[in-house]
This record gives sequence, structure tokens and C-alpha cells, in this order.
Amino acid sequence: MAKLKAPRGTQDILAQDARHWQLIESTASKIFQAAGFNEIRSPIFESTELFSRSVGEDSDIVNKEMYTFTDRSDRSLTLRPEATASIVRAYIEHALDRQGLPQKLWYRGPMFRYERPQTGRYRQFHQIGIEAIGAEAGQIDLEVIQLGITLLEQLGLGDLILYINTLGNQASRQAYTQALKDFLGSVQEDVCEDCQRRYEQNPLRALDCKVPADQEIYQGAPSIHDYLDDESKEIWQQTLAGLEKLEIKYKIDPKLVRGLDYYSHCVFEIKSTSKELGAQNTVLAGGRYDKLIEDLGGKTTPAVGWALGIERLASLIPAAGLDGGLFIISDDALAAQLLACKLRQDNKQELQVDFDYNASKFNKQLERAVKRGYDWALFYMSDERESGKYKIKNLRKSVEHEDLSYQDLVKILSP
RNA sequence: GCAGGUAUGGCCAAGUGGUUAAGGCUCCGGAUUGUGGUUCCGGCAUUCGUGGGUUCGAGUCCCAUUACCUGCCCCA
Repeated sequence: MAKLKAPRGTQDILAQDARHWQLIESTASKIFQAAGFNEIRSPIFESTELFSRSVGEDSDIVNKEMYTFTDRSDRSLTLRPEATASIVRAYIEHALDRQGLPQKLWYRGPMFRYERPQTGRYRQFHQIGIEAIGAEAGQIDLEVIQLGITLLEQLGLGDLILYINTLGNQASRQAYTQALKDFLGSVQEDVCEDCQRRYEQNPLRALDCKVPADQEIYQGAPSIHDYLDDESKEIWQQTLAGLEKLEIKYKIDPKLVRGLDYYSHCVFEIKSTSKELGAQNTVLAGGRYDKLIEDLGGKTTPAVGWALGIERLASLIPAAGLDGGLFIISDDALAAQLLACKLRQDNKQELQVDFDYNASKFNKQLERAVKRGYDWALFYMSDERESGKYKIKNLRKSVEHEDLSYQDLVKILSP
């Protein structure tokens, strides 16, 4: 009989990793709340149409990466490959604009893409993201980027680089796309097959091509920065000036474009230089999507946001030590259990209290307490049980307290 | 979807056609010390991802398949 395994591209998040996830999620939620962002939870599956309209009929995500299925009533549904479309759908559906603009929202949860798994790439992966809907270009972009940076910094991550670029407003982007297409058309013969395809499907992406020979050719490609109109230029300069003021380091990458169709103005990615992530080194990415809301049937509304990959982030967080706790050493597991329960009831600080369920040898229990990183060992052998006095030892500082009453014990444990 | 690599216990691994598949870590049990990671003893793979084949004989060779890894497409 074949062994049961988690499906391809999925994984179990076990204790150590789960701690990292908790840290990421709790840090994010605090930072977002402080910035006035509210959490929004949307369904994990949506009508397939939502994604074909938002992400783009021609995109790879829609064409070959969606988990699409038909339910018992013949509805075509899709496990969400990303969340922005859902958030915008909810925004329109519930007329959130009536609650005042901008709507500042954040989300977290699983996303699904049928891709070839690799390091930092899974079929079920998890994102945390923020969306600010209803703020004009330049009004909130800086805040949005700053929140991303702050989150990563608070998580203690180094080796990160912010890459930023602008695509300009619709007019600028269109003018540029045309110029780029003309250019790409003139070099069609010389570039790789992928780029020949991109000429039709997604000309902006050609600039990102990994083939060295192509990169050489694209040295001569027109730059978006020569096609920005005055408005776009001003907004762009403003954003950069803000980054300077906040002392956020960045690199302008004129070749940075986002894969999804609906972006305009500023786009950005934060990449890690760590080896952990291999080729999937983008930790956080986002940009402005002023056209998406109307594409999905809402009023024309500007918006900006980003998403980060929790798996990628978690793999960068340094291993954390255990955080204290008390281990009861006893030759009577039942007595130890009763004491543990009582301490948990009375301990408002939520100090971790545990014991050895097997009532192993004294030394073994002590060894376990030390190995597992507990701060305190409580000796609860027959002597102590009979006397009703408690004896604990701080395993980190080698300090002992003897002859403690239960009240004293609780007091010491909750400083 | 394309190209390449790898697969031996919970983890790290030795092993390159010949009897019972090293070793280390972890885990479990025991002995010794009633107070720090000690030392000693014992236990933990009828089996080498899975399925076929070659052979007197396969973890070792061949084929297929699956999973993982690396890169491409794309992307967090």
C-alpha cells in the first residue's frame, strides 16, 4: 500500500516553522493596525471569471496555473491564485467606498497555483498583503511601501533590497508600450523564442529576459522614463523624495515591471540576497493598479498594494530559541499533572507549564527540562509533596528557591 | 509545459553485483549519581522512493513511475 503523502507542492508546517509563521502574522497584524489597516477575509475560492477578468485572460496564471473545478451545480470555480481580485470584488460588492476613502485593508491566507514546485515555490502557498483602495497616485504609495519595509525590519531580516520603478499613468504606459513594441519588432529576428512570444503577449516583460544576448540587445531599448508625462513624472519624483526623507534605501530598476496587466505608476519588489531562496528571491512585491476596479465593474478608483510570501519570509527568519516556561520534575505523573493544571489556572502570565508524562528517572527529567529550554525546574518529588513546600530552580541562572508556599510560587513565576 | 540532478530508518549518512545493510544524532528503556547537557548498557530498516526487468545473486546494472532539488516559462 502506497504511503500517504501531502499532495505535491503542499507542505505541513511543523512546530518550529509554525512559530515563525505566528511571529510573522502577529507582527504584521500589529503594524497594519497601527497604520489604520483593517483585516479582510475573503473566500478561498471564487468564480473563475473573477480571475480571468482581473489577472488577465492571456496571463500564465489564468492559462496554466489555476486550480479550476466545476461544482455540483456546474459553476466554474477557482481556488484563488492571488487575493487582490477578491479584495476588489468584495470592495465593489459591499460598496465599501460608502464607508469613506481610502479603504485600507490587509489580508492573509493560502493561495493556489498549479506550478512546478521549487525552493520557495509551492502549489499552496501563503501570502500576507495590503491594499489601499481609493487613494490617488502619490497619496499613499509611500505609506504602503514603508509598511512593507517596516514589517521586514521588525522581523529582523537583513540582506534585503528594495527595487522600484514607475510605469506612469495610463497614457504614459500606453505610449511607452507602443514605443517598446516598435523596438522589439525591429529586433525580432535576434531575440529568443520567449521574447518573440512576449512581443505579442506582454512586451514589458521582455526587458526582464534572462538570456544574456537578449539583455545586450535591450540596452538599446527605449526607457519608460523617457515617456512619462508631466503628471507621472511629478508623482514619481514625489515618491522618491519621500523614500529619501524616510531614509529608506532603494534601487531604481527601469526594467522592473509586474507580471499582471493592471499595474500603473509605481511598482516595487523587495528581494533577498540570501541563498535560502534560490531563484525565488522576491519576498514582497506590489504596485499601483488604478485600472483594476473599473475592469471588475466598479467606479474608476485608484489603488495600490503589495503581497509577501510567508513561506519565503519564514525561511529567512533566524531560528528562535524557546521562550522560558516551567518543567515539573516528579516521580508521580498524576500529581505532576494536577499541579500543572492548577498552575495554569492561576497563572495569568500564560507561562508555559509542562511535566514528564512518563515520570522518568530524576536525572532524565532534569536533562529534558534543560534540553527543551525551560527557564524553571520545579522539584515535586515525594518529600516536597508531603511537606507541601515547593522548591524551584532557575535553570538559566542557577538560582534556587526552597520552602515556598503555593502563593510564593505563583508570585515568583509571574514577575 | 521544457531541461538537468538526486532518492538508504525521525534526521545526517557509509555502501559502486556476492553471506546477517557501517557509523553518528535524535528518540525509547535500563544502570549509576537526588540537582545541569555526564558515563555505561540495551532497543529502534526482513530492507535501500515505487513497480517491473537483467543476473546463480541487486541498495548497487537497465526500464518505467513518483517525489524532491536546480534552472527556464511565470511568479510571492
